[in-house]
Amino acid sequence: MNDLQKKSKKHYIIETAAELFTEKGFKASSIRELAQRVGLEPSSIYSHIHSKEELLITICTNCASRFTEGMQVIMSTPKSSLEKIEMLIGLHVETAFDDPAAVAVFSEEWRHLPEPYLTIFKDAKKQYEQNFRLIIKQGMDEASIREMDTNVVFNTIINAVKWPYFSGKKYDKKKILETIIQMLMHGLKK
Amino acid sequence: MNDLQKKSKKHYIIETAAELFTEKGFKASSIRELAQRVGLEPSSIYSHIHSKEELLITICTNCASRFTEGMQVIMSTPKSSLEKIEMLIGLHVETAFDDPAAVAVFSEEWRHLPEPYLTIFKDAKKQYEQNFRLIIKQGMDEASIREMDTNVVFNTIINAVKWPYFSGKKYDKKKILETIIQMLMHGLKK
DNA sequence: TATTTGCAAACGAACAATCGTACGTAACAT
DNA sequence: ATGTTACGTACGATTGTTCGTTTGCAAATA
Repeated sequence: MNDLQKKSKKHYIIETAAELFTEKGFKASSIRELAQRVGLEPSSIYSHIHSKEELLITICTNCASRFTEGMQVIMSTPKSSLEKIEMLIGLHVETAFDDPAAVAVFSEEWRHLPEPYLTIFKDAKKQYEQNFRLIIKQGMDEASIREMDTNVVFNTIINAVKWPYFSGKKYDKKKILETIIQMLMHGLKK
Repeated sequence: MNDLQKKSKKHYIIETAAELFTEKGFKASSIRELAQRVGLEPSSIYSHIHSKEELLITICTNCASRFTEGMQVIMSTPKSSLEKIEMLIGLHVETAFDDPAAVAVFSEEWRHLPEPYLTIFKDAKKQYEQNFRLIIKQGMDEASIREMDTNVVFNTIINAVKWPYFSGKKYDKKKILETIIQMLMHGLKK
């Protein structure tokens, strides 16, 4: 088995783990069931990974990087706050569509991360949220965004944008993105 | 110990369980830790409950009833679809504020319900969602709601309204409710 | 080409820890 | 005195993981 195949087998285990963790949650997912899904005996899994927690760390860290990097790009782009928020919504929707299982685990299971990864994760999350709120605040200062409680606006957006990962990808990404943006920008009322 | 106190002790155990399940998740919460939090030995818990799963069933069922009943009231009220949606948003925000731990468990841990409760829960959930979507659809037919994909609108609202339970109750319920409604009705754009 | 070497991958078995929970008994309240 | 509440102990099941060994395949040697 050459390097490429070796790499892709570990990757396959991680992918399968993400799906399993999504279905049952991290704590309710056993190495034995993971092994069964990838077609190995439980002990053989450990020829590829060091621990069950390593799987969670890998999944969460990869996903976190994606969001953090996306935020950096968006922050340093010379656009209006409103356009930046649209880009952020796009970042969330696209990430959720590309790898729904990973985003689901990242969103729901991060609390099971072992230290020091848990602390690192929480710090990154806090940083991300602060950046997000800053953009919202700037939009209000520019008077392009209605004056509302920043925190409520932030939480509403971040959760409104959170669902595509558990609704199956039976929908069209572009259409969903457009609708969510329309919804959040102009609201329900005609 | 009289009937009232007896009842309130079981209730206290359930409340504590809801908090514990919220913090760690159902699977990662042990009876031993629950016992410690309520000031009992592990085995003593079983003088009040039949099983760990019973706690989850109780929490989820109570919460589900509250939403189902709220939906019934709102559906049979002679108001516009837009007003009904505002009432639904109110139902979610108020429930989340009144008992954040229970709502958190209800929202995140229901998949660990044992059968037949799991099936019953999923059916009730589906029914609730269908009713919600119907109200949205009616609003579009009445032309008071912008024509958009019903499912996207539904998911956006239901998740936008889901967060107050994990943000601590450090905020003013009324103010949050008003802001969320403003946000969802009129959007970000000024 | 034929044979040996070496290493990663897979395995079966078992261990220690933790889990939910049952059981028999003691303390307590009415 | 009777029934409820609390307890200590322990059992059986499941968990993540380790260990020593075997298998399979590729590179090196003959």
